[in-house]
Amino acid sequence: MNLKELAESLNLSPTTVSRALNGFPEVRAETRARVLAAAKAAHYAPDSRARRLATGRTMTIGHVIPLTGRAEMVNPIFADFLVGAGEIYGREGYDLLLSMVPEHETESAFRQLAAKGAVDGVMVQAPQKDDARIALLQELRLPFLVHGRTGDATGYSWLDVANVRAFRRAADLLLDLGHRRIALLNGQEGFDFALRRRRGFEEAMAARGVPVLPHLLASDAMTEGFGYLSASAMLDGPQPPTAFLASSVIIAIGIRRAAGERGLRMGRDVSVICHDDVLSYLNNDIGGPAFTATRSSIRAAGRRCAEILIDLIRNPDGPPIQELWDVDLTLGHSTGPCPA
Amino acid sequence: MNLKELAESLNLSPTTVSRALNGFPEVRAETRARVLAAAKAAHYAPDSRARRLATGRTMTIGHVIPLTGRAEMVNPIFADFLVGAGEIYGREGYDLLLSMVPEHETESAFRQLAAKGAVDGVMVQAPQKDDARIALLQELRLPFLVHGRTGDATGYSWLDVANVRAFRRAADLLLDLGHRRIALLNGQEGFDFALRRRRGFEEAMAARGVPVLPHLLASDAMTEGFGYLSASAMLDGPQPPTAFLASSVIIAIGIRRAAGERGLRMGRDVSVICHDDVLSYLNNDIGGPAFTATRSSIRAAGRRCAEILIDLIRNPDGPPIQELWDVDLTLGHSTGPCPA
DNA sequence: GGGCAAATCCAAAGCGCTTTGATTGCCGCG
DNA sequence: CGCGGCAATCAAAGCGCTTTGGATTTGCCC
Repeated sequence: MNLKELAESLNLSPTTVSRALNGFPEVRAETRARVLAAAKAAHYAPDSRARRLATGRTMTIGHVIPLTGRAEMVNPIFADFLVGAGEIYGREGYDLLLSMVPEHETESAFRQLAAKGAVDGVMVQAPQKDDARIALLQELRLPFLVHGRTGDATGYSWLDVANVRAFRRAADLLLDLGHRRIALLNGQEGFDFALRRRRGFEEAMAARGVPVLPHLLASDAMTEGFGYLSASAMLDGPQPPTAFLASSVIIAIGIRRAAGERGLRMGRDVSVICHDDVLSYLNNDIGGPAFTATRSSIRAAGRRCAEILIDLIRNPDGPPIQELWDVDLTLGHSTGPCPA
Repeated sequence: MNLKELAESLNLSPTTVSRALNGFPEVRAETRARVLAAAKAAHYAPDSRARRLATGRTMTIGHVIPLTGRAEMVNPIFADFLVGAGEIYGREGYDLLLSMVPEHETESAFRQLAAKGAVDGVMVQAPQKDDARIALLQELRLPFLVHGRTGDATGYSWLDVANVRAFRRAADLLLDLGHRRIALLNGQEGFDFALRRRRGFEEAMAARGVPVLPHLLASDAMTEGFGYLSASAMLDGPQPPTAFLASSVIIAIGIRRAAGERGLRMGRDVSVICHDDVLSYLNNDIGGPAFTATRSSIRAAGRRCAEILIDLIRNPDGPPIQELWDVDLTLGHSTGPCPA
């Protein structure tokens, strides 16, 4: 069933039927009702291919996920973000086009999307230091929103959480509890968010004149295995940490495993604070907040990012939209005073 | 830059340029080379909207993710699956259209996709008992592949892992180790895979004449919190289990937390076997296989599912393709003989 | 009852590509 | 020299929708 057939069955022109369906005012209410009823009965939906060609719009938003050799890194984060964004897209009538490309092909992937006219806008996640995607997208004149930020953070739209402040507060708490040998298990420091978290940590330590010990710094893809291996090595080495600051709940779970194997109780023998993205399947609140955590829902961020991006698409000549979210610090069972 | 302009700049007709770009034989090699060079230089890519309308194909595959009230459940699984499938889609020139819809709107979502001509085929995940989607998609004549299976599993294409056998073997191992009070922490039993896993467990128990204890059965979304709460309650209750069988590593992590809090060592005081989807960020092999596990990579499944679905799209009149994957059982540190 | 504006509806022209069905040029052969 | 046949190219017709620019009808006022 296409528009023409539907129109014929109603003894109307395609023009009128189209206008009726799309809510234009110059069609009689009674006619519109007839059209809508017939369309519904026939399960009619305008062919998206034709509509896109005619309007120039695609009602589609692209997410380009770079697959690194160890693609893994993105996973735990991007899924929840995607769900959040997807909720809004669906509500607003947008489709989500997901593109997984080898990392070195991201540039050409964006170029293709733009040249093919496949999307109305794109979401950029996990920006790196001086991320090349931003300049590229500006050149391509494709509306985009960055989740996170980088460089001087001006001239484009972004939404970010206050990573520096969050990690400074977390470190402060550990210092207040008397900890001095504090380990940082960070995400890959090629990413802007990880750099900022490290900065927050270092600022807090410097403010108290507590040295940052190089052997207690680690940075890698945020997996459980990374948390386990790093924590194990540190706990077994000389000058073991009495506290950990971790960039993800997943890392913290690895730390918990390492501690558990060594008979160390969390919150008593060793303290842990992590950043909690409020991943739905790792709810930190069940059984009381297991980890003391800086907390900011990645899913909520996905929702808000989608809203902003859609605004940018609808209003392409507006000024950049920038939002900085503060981060909660929740006390859990994983922190306690530094053991003597 | 569009096809017409490109053709003019080359003093060729759009027809010839189109054929040159699309690899048709009736164009001189030299001409083709000229065309390709010019297209590359101009970053030309055919407008996907126009191409879709002209060809009728969309080169897009749809994944419809139902958002349950507690949407969470899908997350940990679907992300890795998506990455696997996405790799293949990209390689084969397909786009991935992701639709998150409230659960009760899945039917209309599929209808829309079909009516709008938005996709060439769809992937169906996590089928439920007598899943309505299968009949619907057959009615809509939309090529589809089911990851998992349901009903009599005939008449449509699917790829599944041998869930019954996997859980029977896992339970057998626990029984061989002398365990009798074995708990099953399963996924939601509305899903076919969970039903099969339960069946495997029950078959193994029945074969040895060991009773399945109702208070040691639990079933819910596969979150860490579910594992923690169920395990905690069971361990604190009368007739506590000496072993757990869990449907997911994530559940097992919750069990580990519960055991750890009670001073129980895994593999000594309490045994755990889980199903490991080989989630990239929860690699079970790091630091030696932490959990004894039935193992089957969900990402590899995603890859293979994508390949099969693309086959189905290219060859719509072929017979159904069905693949049953066997599951490895890996010994880890989490199992040991039943304590006296 | 004529005239004008508003209310409805419609014919036809794109959107940028693919594809069908010529057309042109060139060669070899009788 | 003319014609069949092949290689290479092209003109034009869609694909199914939206949208521009009328055309027609209706309603109202004087």
